Amino acid sequence: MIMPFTQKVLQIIQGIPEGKVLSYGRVAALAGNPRGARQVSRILHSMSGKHELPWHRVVNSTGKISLPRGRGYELQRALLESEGVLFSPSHTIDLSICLWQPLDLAEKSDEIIF
DNA sequence: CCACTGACTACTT
DNA sequence: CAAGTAGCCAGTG
Repeated sequence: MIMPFTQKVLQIIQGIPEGKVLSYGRVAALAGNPRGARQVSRILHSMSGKHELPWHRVVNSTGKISLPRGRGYELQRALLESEGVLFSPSHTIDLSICLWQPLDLAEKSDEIIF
């Protein structure tokens, strides 16, 4: 069975939960190609419309939206904010809070941290 | 197969 | 922090 980089990227992006984001580089790394950040962006370009991709949950590594104003920036920001993602005064997302980590608390849940 | 492109990233000025 | 540079690699024609 073939699993092109592209397909894997799509799977990963579809797995991002609400209120969380991933950087292009992160997605690429999870897809098995730490250097494939640019491919991720290209994929989003061609597939975001045909697949139901939460493309808005993908930002660049600095926590900023890569899209230029008037070309999707405002839309992406609006979608993220509607999911509870907070933006800093400088149009950046606080990745230390919103960056999705597949490990997350899933494995630690056997002990309550409270 | 080759050349070009891109919603990137890390590093250096 | 902004701007420039180099590396990166899959899709497209």
